[in-house]
Amino acid sequence: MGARKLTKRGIKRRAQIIGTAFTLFAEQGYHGTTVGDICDALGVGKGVFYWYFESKEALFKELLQSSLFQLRRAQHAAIEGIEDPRVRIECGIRASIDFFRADPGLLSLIRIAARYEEFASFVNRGQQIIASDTAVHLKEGMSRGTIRRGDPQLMAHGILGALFHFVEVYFGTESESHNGRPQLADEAAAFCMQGILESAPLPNVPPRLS
Amino acid sequence: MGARKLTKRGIKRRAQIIGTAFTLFAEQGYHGTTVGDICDALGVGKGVFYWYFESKEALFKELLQSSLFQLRRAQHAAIEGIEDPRVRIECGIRASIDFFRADPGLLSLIRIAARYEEFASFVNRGQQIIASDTAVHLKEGMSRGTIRRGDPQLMAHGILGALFHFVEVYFGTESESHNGRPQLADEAAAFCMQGILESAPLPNVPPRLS
Amino acid sequence: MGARKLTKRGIKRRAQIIGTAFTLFAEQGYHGTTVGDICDALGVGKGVFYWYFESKEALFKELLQSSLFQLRRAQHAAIEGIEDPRVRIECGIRASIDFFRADPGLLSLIRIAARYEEFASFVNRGQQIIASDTAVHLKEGMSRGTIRRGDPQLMAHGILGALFHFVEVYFGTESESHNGRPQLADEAAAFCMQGILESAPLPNVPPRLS
Amino acid sequence: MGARKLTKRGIKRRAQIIGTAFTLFAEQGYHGTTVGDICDALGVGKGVFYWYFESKEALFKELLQSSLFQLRRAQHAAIEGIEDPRVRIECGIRASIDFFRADPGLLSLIRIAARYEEFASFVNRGQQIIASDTAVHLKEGMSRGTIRRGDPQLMAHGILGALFHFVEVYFGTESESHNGRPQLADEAAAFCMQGILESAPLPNVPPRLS
DNA sequence: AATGAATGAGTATTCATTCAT
DNA sequence: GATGAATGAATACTCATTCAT
Repeated sequence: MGARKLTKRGIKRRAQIIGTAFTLFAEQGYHGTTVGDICDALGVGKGVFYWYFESKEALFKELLQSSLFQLRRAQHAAIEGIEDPRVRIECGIRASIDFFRADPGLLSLIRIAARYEEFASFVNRGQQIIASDTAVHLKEGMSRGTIRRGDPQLMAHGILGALFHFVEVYFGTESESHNGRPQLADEAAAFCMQGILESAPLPNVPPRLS
Repeated sequence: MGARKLTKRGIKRRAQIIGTAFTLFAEQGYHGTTVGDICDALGVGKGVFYWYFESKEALFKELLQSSLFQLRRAQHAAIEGIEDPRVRIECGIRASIDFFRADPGLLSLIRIAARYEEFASFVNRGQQIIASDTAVHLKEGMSRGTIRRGDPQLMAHGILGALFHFVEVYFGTESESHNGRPQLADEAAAFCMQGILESAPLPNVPPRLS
Repeated sequence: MGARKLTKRGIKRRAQIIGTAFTLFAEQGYHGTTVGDICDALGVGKGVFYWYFESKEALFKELLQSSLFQLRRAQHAAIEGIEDPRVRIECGIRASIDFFRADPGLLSLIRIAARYEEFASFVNRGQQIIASDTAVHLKEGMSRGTIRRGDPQLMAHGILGALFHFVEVYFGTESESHNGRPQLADEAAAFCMQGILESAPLPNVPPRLS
Repeated sequence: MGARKLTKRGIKRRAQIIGTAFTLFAEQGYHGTTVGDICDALGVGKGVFYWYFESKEALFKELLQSSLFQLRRAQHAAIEGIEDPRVRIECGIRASIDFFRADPGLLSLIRIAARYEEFASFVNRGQQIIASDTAVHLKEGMSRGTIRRGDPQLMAHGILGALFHFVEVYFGTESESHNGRPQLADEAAAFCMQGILESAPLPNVPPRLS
């Protein structure tokens, strides 16, 4: 089934399924969307689904992978040709926020994926990759002395975590208006950038007793 | 069912169920853990479960609520009597990390809860509360001029997001060793604190074309 | 368990259970009322119920039997000393309607009993007895020539059926007001009495072809 | 699920399920018949049931509705073209008795439906409709002076009640022989018809003291 | 390619009844 | 007499997947 040869019509069908499934998953979640729902929405029999996809899980993974890939591509496009690693990172952050603002369904998908044990490791892997992308810039900044020294992967995860959380809280279904926070990108950038830049020392923290 | 009178034996049983359920939920997820699993693990009939809890969902919510409550309590305890709001925040961060390091099951539970539509709003509410706690200190720091001006709630969510993500990536079930990152607290604190402190300006970012 | 000796307190308890159960059964039906409901309503443990009654079914049968017995007693009382069998029958009809009007719970109980396979034969037996009571008067009327000749038991069932149906339709929970049909007794009596009295011939009915 | 397209095979299956369910419900009652029973009797998996019916309750309602509809149709067919309203009524009565004699399962079904709160209102509505059918003829007879004046709906319920009770007592599962009462129709007709015809006055009834 | 039909394991919940204390 | 705890069989319904046509 992996390498079925599809006719033109078949290619169209496959794309239809992907499109419908994307919408339904984003709206109703993974377990909330049944294979039957997808087929009903398309007005086709259930057999069709299994003609094009091995399983519901496989379809979802494909969707997820392509979403993460698109995100990564948007980030790459945004930083192309920029010299200063700090600026590269900030542009990546802003591009990510724009990405999710443009299609909140993509966020939904990732969030939903993270919700289920079956996909958690998948999402994790994706996040590691994106973090590694960022870590490269961090390392460069560190060696230039413009970014505070530290574990680059860890710092990258800090950025990622803050970023996703911002987006989730302010673009998620729970929140009132998806467009209401145009300055979100500025605030997120400021928060994350300060977190990694070379900077003044913190006040002393009393030692914990544990 | 609201206010059953429990004997000593009953109280013990209830606690047993809570303990067993906690472990199983943390290991196998919510849907992955059946009421039957819990009862089997205790060697009791299924009716017992429903003697003490209204439903599986009710039990899970109780577990979740108490976990969030414990987290908040740990944070409060850690910052009691500290004068400088910046220090209060940092101590809160460190206390949170210690909290999850001490019992990774608690993180599991919260993560799992966030995974399901049924509990998402519950977790969201909890996060808003914790963010609001932090926002208080941020506001104070802003008025003292030691913390950069900005939307306190938003900044608080930045901290929360980074924090949870750190913990998730480094203490989560996916990761190799739960104790392997003792310096995580330092790095997390550094990242988050810099993100909010008053500081030098960023380099100019070229305007996006969109 | 059949012949437990009860203390005064025990007798009171037993009566309490009967009273509460009567109300609950009448309101919520047989399967709709659990042993737990009854005990909760009394604020006692479930063990109590089984101290006084062998089973839920046994209690219900006891309730039912006593209701049917009361109905029969009311009928007997109403016709005592009346000479004309036609008048005896009519008085019985009126007394029955008054009986159910006075405590619609009794009707509920009988209706509910008839609803369940477990009690249907029980109710049937009760109805046969009541029908037989009536049949005696019918026979007497027939031999006096004041009541139309026919199968007395069958005619008695006609009366019974019409009577119960009237009461059910007009006093049942579905109906608007329990007191709204004071003339129901007159109409029911008229209908049933005419059905049995000696009378003019019917018009010819064309023979069915079947 | 509303409007599944069924193939020939599907139509056959659906009919099989209806037939089997009808028999089982009539024999074992509603709660006494499980979805599993029905599927087992057909040798199919449980999913099949839910492919054709939304729920057990929905199937039962369908069965019930169609039974009541058939009864009404039989009554209409029996009285078509008859001039005298009295004769129309009597023919309706005889047709009803024949109807239930022919398939006692239909009576079972209605009785069973009346047994459960879920369906009681359904059955009640059906009875009101049938009573209204009859009331039309009664009114006509009253205006012609051939039927005694009175509340037509109430009189119609009298007929209905007597009729159902006759049938129940003599065709019900409890009774010995279903064919043993061929003259039942005559007696029932006589009883009901006399109950409504214009006729001689009743003897005086002594006033009740209450 | 496509369809409708079939599968059947899987699960939360209820409740009459029993029992140890 | 009374209590709270425990039992466990029983049941409707879901849904990913397979299959005959």
